[in-house]
Amino acid sequence: MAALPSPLALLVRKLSRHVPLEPEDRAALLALPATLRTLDPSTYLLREGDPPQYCAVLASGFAYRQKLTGEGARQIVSLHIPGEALDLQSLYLDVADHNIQTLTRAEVALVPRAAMRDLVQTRPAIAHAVMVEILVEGSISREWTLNIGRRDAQTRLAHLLCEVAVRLDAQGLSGGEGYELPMTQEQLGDALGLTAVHVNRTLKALEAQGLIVRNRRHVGIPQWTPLRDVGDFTSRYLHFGRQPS
Amino acid sequence: MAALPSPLALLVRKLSRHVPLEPEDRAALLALPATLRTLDPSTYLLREGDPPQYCAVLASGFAYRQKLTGEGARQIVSLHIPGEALDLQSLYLDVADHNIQTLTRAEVALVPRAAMRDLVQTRPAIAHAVMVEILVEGSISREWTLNIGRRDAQTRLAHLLCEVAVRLDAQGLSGGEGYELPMTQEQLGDALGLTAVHVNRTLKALEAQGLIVRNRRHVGIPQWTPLRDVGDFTSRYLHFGRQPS
DNA sequence: CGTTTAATTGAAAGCAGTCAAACTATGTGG
DNA sequence: CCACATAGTTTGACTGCTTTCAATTAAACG
Repeated sequence: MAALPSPLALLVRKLSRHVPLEPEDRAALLALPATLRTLDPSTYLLREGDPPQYCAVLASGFAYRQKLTGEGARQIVSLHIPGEALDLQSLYLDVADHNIQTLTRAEVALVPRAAMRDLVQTRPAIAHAVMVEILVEGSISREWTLNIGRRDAQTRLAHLLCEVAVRLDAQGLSGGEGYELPMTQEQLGDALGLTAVHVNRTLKALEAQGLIVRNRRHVGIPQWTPLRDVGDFTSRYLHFGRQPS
Repeated sequence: MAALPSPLALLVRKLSRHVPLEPEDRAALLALPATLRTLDPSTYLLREGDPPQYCAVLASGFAYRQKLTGEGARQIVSLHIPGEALDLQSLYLDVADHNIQTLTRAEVALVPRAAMRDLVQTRPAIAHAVMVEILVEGSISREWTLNIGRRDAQTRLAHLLCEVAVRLDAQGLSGGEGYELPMTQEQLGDALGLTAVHVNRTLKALEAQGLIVRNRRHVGIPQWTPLRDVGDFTSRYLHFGRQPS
């Protein structure tokens, strides 16, 4: 998972997928003041209760956002792949309501919150694109709620595997027959509202049915359709439909 | 649940809670072209797959947003009380990813999507306020994910009851010792990822512990602290700025 | 290599779901 | 005002998906 020339290039690509950006908009994005950092796995980028300082953009690696119950149970509330901005939601909120952590070793571009806000304020197209990005995140969050609230373990897990596959593919990061999912089974459980033990059993069940092929952390998907069906997956909620408006 | 003089007045109040609005901003909001409608319970305001036409603002009554699995199971992904805009998320997305329905008989002000977008484009303060509203909704969605994914039935239900209490209170709609929650137990289940039967048992359990007092659809909360503790509830995720009671 | 972390597997327990029936409101028509 | 219909609430008995607890195996790491 190597970084591209500019860590912000991926962001430009992602933003312009929904809203067409003029060359000036792209240039302005790429010109954002950014500090590049390489972070170890599990590094906190933001903690619940803290004021966000930066808007981090993932250049390589994975990250996730997470909340804890009073009893200490963890729920991962979103996953992030390279090219995604990690706390657009904090752009206009002064206190974080959740934690943001790297999943793997990751390269992030730290853009000062003020710089990002200025850019959004100056360039309507970018404002629009950021808004769409935030809304799509909201849509994904709703789908997760549905997934966790109303689907059984097998469907739930298959659904997540499908979502990651599609999102990686859209970012041009898919390796064809599958992908590297750098999550422990405990983390998968935390994302799905399941225990690690049950994730293990469910993964094996999916594998036994020939729906996936596992090799270390690599998830192979021999045939898309059966997995998609088992996972009750439809990509509408990802809002990939080309038109913005 | 009577409507206020202007159905948009509540929206102004809600938006200005997070971002100070100038008199001109308020006037512009109140001047939005709006069609007032009274809708029966369970009326659809938007269906998944359809292009949103209006941004509906709830003047009175309750509404919710909902998604269905392929097997037909329903998950309510958000609840809305008077004063809230029902599809800000659709403002910049062209296809709905979920359904929006009234919960009770409700009065809504239908604002054409274009008018709302124009207003947001022209008035930075309103854009800011709308953005914050959207972000807070995202935060609530994350908390719901946590609630459904990692809390047991009793905690989960108590948490929801707390959230509604606090939100109603913030909108000035609380009746002191409790409130009218016009949801069937089946709908509560759909919001919590539980079955109606189990909601019934859990409600009785909360009642048996003296945490709530039920009378029809009225939920009485004799003491806030015990219910809050059982529900593992903290209001940070609602981003009210200060601490409520 | 020894140590630590993650993945597996088995057995038992439990929370929530399912199925079914009875009961209670509310509403309608006669 | 009562008989009947409908929607929602309660309850009970039973099932079962997931969790828990524990122990073993495999992989990752310094």
